[in-house]
Amino acid sequence: MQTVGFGQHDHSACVGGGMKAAEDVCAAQGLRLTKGRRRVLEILLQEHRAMGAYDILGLLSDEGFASQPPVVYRALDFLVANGFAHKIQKLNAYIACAHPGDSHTPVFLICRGCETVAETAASLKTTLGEVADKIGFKIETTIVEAEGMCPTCAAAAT
Amino acid sequence: MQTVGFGQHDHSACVGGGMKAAEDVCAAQGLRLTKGRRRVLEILLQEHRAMGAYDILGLLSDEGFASQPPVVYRALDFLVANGFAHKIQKLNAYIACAHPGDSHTPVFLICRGCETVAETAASLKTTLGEVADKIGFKIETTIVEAEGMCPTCAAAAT
DNA sequence: ATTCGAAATGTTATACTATATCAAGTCATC
DNA sequence: GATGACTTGATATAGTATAACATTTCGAAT
Repeated sequence: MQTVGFGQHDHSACVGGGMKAAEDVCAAQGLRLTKGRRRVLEILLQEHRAMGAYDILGLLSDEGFASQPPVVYRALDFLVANGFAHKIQKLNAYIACAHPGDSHTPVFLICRGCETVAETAASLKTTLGEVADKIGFKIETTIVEAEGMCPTCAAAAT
Repeated sequence: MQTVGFGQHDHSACVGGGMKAAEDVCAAQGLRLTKGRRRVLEILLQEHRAMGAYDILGLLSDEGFASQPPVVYRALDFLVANGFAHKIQKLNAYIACAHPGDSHTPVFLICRGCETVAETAASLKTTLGEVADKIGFKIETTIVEAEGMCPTCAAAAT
């Protein structure tokens, strides 16, 4: 797995690959990659940056899609739920997944200067510091939030 | 350093200690812990849970403070900037710091069942998995976002 | 003790982000 | 072609956060 985000890469391959991966996953799992969902994913792949929901909505409505928020939020919900896109909590923004198809724990490095967001990965056995060092990213602040079940609730749910 | 959040603890000590720590830091650094800032921190320490800004604002205005959003956001900005409170991005909520005075990288474990938020800590050398295992928290999803400077912007800023 | 500048607060308005709800259409299957 | 699950259309509203500018307070230096 490779870190994506800073530096050059073959962007057309990146877009094509992302769409192909999503199509394959949907075909395999019986998910419907409908027109709106497909278009939102294309936009995120093409722009290759974290975009606000209303930025995307603006592009959609320019193209003749309806211009109500649910249009874009529904598509984003689908893409995020199925791992084709991620939400960047820090920015209230969305970005195409750089490793579609993989099951992974995404780690985002957000540059305060250019606002580029790099997606990389840390397993539970890899530290964030190692990941950042490897690509020369200088971390200033970090957000780490894990959602799950506490011991009490896990016991109660049995 | 101890994990705080799940299980019993001496809560009055926890409130008093939090206020004391904030007072000490402010005295040492010439920061002004004004009435509103102090009261917001007290509320967060007393409630001991992640609270929305408007929840806090409601309590403040019941007590005679002004009831405009900037009142609470300014206080929260101060508390967060100085490490007395943290924002839980996942919940758009704020919580008192459980380790005031320490310089630390907070790691939050958010229970999906009871919505309790535990603050613990992982150094850059400690993995999230180790932290969770230690207290029996079952992680389902994680958010890891680091903000800083990418190699390009760091070079340009020189 | 006065003045002066920086910091904090008061106040109004508005921007930005996201969801609830219910009606109508689409699609695959029986 | 009826059924049921899923998706979309459309309206309204909820929830989160900041901009901008006037006013006050505070502390330090005269």
